Amino acid sequence: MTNPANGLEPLFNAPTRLQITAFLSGVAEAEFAVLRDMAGVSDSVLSKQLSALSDVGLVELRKSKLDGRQRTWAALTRKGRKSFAAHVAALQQLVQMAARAAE
Amino acid sequence: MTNPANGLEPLFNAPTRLQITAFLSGVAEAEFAVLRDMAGVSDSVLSKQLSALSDVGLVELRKSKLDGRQRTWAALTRKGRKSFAAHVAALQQLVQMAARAAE
DNA sequence: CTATTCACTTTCCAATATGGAAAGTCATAT
DNA sequence: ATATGACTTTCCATATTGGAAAGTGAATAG
Repeated sequence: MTNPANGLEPLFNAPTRLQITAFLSGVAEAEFAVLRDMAGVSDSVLSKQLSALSDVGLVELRKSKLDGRQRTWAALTRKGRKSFAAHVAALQQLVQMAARAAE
Repeated sequence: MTNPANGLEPLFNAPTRLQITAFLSGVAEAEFAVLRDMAGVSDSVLSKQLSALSDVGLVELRKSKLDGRQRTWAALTRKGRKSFAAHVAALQQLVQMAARAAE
């Protein structure tokens, strides 16, 4: 009921969120500004995408102070890591199914 | 000018077209009905997606007769195979970048 | 030889999605 | 008291995706 039977997580199809997630999967957590710059989007867009991921429990947002100013840090939750791994596996299956048939 | 700098082919982001393309990458060509059923979409949707891929030269459509009735066959062009390979490579890069950073 | 049927194509319409700009929030810093 | 910084929300405009329905052209059926 969650995924479209092919194992792909809908939220990970959009390139921006895929990039964000892939990046997060490689680190413990990342700063808002770092994510925004690596994804090449505006503040508002990143904010909305992170909220979307957070709303479904794939990402956890933590607010903390750095240099007296409030900063936001994002991290994949355990669920987020699992979901991303499943997504990647599904992608690989698609590709490998193809590669196998091509022999 | 073609791709969004990350190597991903925009047309391959949508799951439906990714599935169609992955499938086609594994075979010489496929029948319209086979693709429609494997992708789980309606005639109109498959027709439009194939046209979209064909419009930019990623897929070639061939009309031929089988049992007296006209059938449509789809095949990836050389450009389509290259583009798909690049897309897959870009996906793997995203994931591997992540995996490497996670060590 | 007109009527159907088959195999798509196109057109018509929602429903979403995506993105930036602008305005809004809420702590500091001045 | 005002201005900043760091996001958040709201407002829009555009684009995508998908199905239903109507349309097309070739090939039977009657």
